[in-house]
Amino acid sequence: MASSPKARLYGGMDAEERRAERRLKLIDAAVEVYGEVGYRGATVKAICEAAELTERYFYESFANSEALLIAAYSHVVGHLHEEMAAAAGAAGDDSEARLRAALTLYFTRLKQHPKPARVFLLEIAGIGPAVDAVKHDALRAFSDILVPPASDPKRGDKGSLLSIGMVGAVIGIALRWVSKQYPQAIEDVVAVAASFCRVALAEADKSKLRSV
Amino acid sequence: MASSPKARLYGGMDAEERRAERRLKLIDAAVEVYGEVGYRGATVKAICEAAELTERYFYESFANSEALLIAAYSHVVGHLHEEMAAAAGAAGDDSEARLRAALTLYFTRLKQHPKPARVFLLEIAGIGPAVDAVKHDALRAFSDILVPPASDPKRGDKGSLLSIGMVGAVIGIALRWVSKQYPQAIEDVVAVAASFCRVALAEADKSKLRSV
DNA sequence: CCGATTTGACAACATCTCTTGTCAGATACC
DNA sequence: GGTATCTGACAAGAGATGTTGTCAAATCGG
Repeated sequence: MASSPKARLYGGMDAEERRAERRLKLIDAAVEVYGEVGYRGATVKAICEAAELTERYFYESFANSEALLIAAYSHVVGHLHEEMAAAAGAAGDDSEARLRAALTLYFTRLKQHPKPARVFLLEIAGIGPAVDAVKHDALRAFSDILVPPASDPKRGDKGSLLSIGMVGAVIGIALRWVSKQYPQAIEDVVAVAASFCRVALAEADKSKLRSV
Repeated sequence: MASSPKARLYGGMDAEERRAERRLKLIDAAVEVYGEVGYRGATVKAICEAAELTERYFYESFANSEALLIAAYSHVVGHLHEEMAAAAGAAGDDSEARLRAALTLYFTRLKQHPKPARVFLLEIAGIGPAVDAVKHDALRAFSDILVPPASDPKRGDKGSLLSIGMVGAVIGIALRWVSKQYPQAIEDVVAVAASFCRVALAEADKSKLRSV
């Protein structure tokens, strides 16, 4: 008894592999279509055509349009956050240097991929509770990369507002920069964004000092 | 020939007055319904029922759903901004005092009216170009109230990013505060928001100094 | 009090989308 | 090569919504 492939091979692929490939094609197509007509304007049919698949395979992988949106968002943003964390890690131990590295990578990617940027910055709001929850988690991850959370448990209420404000500022800047088609140089955008992050950073340092 | 009332009176009202009243009732109803099911979930029929009017009067005053959204948004936000500007004016000439006064009024109103708050903070994004334009103008007005723009024309690109970041921070904070049902005291929220506004304020002062 | 205007209820039409189902054709295993 | 499985194209049903139109009832002016 061989290990796993219980299913017939098609195109050299397991049934599971084919399923996964179709799923990925749908996600890529969704990002593309969202970027052109927006999430609201994206029909299942249009996404399937862009993916060169039929509706049947849509419902094979996703329960509904919202599920695909969540999958696409998680896919893109998850990857971005990994890169940001890596860039921050490579920048050493200095908070300021880590911050600038992560922000630079963030805005660089935003400029390289305008369509997903527009969608996942702008249109990800007000879809529904499930989407809001995913977005909420993503924002916290984003915040934790920019300014790693102090383990200080006391940093409860006001610290979280600081994180939220910081993320709001960065995303607001990003949103405008993207929709105005990148009028400023990346270094300038990073500098302005960093100046808002420093507000949260200063407070984090303060509470760290206090706890020593 | 009397001055104006060319039309028959109904309920003691001119035809124009009746029209205006219906329009206002629709706007109020829209805010209410949006607050319960969201803009996306709000049907024309539901809004008309809430307004105790029929669909005919909807199309009498608005070309489509989006037009009503824009009207409702402008109505609510315009009034809020007037109040904020008045509060800032009453607080004197000190930038910091004006800022705190405006922010305090802002968050106070947000707490008094949770439903419109949720809608117009969260759901106003990604509807369409027309809505985006209105939102854009509103955000600039908001920013100008918090930190009055220096007449310095040089404050072009980077200054606008600062304004955007500031507004993003404040709105991000507001959004979380509202959706978590106001966990922190208003003074605390104002303090955190103000700390972000100070970033933009400091930069504005800097450029003012430079230009003297 | 009568007639004209305004109103409110509701139906009807058109359109769109989601979702499931059918069926012929293509592909891989034996 | 035959057969079972997988695939792609497409249609059709169900359901919802926007939008316009009809018609009787209510209201006001003379």
